[in-house]
Amino acid sequence: MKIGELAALVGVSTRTVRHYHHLGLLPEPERLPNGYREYRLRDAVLLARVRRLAELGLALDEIRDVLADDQGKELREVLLELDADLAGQQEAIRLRRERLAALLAEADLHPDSAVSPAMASVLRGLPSGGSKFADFDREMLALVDTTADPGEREAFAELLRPLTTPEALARGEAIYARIDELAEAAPDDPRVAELAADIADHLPEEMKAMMLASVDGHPDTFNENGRWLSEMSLTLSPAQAEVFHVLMTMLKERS
Amino acid sequence: MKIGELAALVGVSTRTVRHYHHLGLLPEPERLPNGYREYRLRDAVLLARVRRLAELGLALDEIRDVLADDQGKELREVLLELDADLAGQQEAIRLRRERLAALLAEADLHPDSAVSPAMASVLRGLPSGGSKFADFDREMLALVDTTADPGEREAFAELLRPLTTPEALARGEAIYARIDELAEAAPDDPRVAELAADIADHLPEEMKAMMLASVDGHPDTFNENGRWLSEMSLTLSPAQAEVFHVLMTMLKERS
DNA sequence: AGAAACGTTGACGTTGCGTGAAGGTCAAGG
DNA sequence: CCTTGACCTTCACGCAACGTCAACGTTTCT
Repeated sequence: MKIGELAALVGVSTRTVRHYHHLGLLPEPERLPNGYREYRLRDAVLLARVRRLAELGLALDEIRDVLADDQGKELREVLLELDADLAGQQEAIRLRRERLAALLAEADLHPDSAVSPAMASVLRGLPSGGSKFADFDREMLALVDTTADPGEREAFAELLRPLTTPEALARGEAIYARIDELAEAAPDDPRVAELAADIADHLPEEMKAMMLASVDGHPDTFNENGRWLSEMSLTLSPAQAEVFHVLMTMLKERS
Repeated sequence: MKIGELAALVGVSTRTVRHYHHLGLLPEPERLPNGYREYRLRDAVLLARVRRLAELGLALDEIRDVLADDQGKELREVLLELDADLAGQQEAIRLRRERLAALLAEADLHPDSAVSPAMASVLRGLPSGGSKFADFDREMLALVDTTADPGEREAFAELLRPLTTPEALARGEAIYARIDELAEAAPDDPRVAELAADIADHLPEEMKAMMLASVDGHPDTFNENGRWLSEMSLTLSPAQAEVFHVLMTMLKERS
């Protein structure tokens, strides 16, 4: 029979059959005088076997290996491996659907915000407007919120909650102002260490612990000198970045 | 920050970042005098949002559409659609694993055969050797066995079981011999109709029903004239193919 | 100063075919 | 005889989401 007939018989396209020839999955049959491929029933059986394996999800070159190894042990190995792979995929899809459901629920409650509702509520209680550094800080928090797992996000926002009390807000505004003042200062300005110490004194304990943990957990976000990545973002001046360097060093020493 | 820093911060490759620029998922930032891209924290936030959607399985151009539509209704639609798609995938994988398990169990019992155990057992009881047509018939049965669903295969083999009794075997050998004799005959040879009638008389009822059903169910395997695909396979002579044409016509008339 | 490690753009490789393009072959019908 | 339409042939691009050179300039460390 000709290629179209073979293809219709097994239920694939002629392109697929030729593709399998090209990959060596199916032997090239004899040719008729006009150059057409001339298939026998054996070829249909072979092609059907290839299709069965392919529909199970085996890659075509795996199928070639299996068929070349002339049925026996190799097939079992590959099938078991494939099954494990599929099990993994099932898990991955389950996880994705879970996250998707969470994201959908969240979108229902809060359809127009880029951050989680919890973080949005915290941001409303933090200083804003006027201070350049306040804007920077809000962006940082938004970034962490966006990259965190859905489960982590709420806990993280709650950690920041103490900073939203009226007194903390006032202190926060003062500190932001002092950071802004350092925009043009040199890294060894005496106000740097002073400010770092004041911040360290007023941070809730849980936040200090979290900041230290994040340094250990994600070394990528800090360079070798322990300098905060914000230094890289060109948003902060060297003196401002130095405040955080000193602050982190203090926290490490006290812990 | 520079592209490598941004990439490390969000946890992707620099190639990915540039790819997103190319697709318009992430705006191109300002350039430094040396041509390097200069990123701000906003870009990290944006990139992280893109990644979250991508990890959920959204296609990149869908993400672009969603982000362009400036969060609102569109997002929900796409997410719901995606969820439905994932549910479908879960089902598909579950099915594949089921078939795989069946195939593995089968391979355990019968590790070196190309056909199912049931069909192998039937083939052992059918005529073989000597007759060209016997070989052809065995190949046809193997083909059907290979292409059928695992559930169908056993039932199909059982349908053939009556042909494996010693008496049926003897009749079968005689019939094969008479078909072989027609190799050089003309399609209107009187032996054709005679042989078809004999076959029709001796076939079990269930097999006749099945043959008729397969004609209805898979019209592709027959051409417009109702001629058996074997005519196409070049294995049979015109007279031999005619036997089956007449046989099928008889079966249709009697039903 | 030279090497290592970045950055730039450009382009090909991957998977499993779909889908032409450009042309040859074959059976049927006017 | 010529056309039409349905086959066949090989060649080769297209898809998704990047990975991976290539060829070259820049920055940074030693």
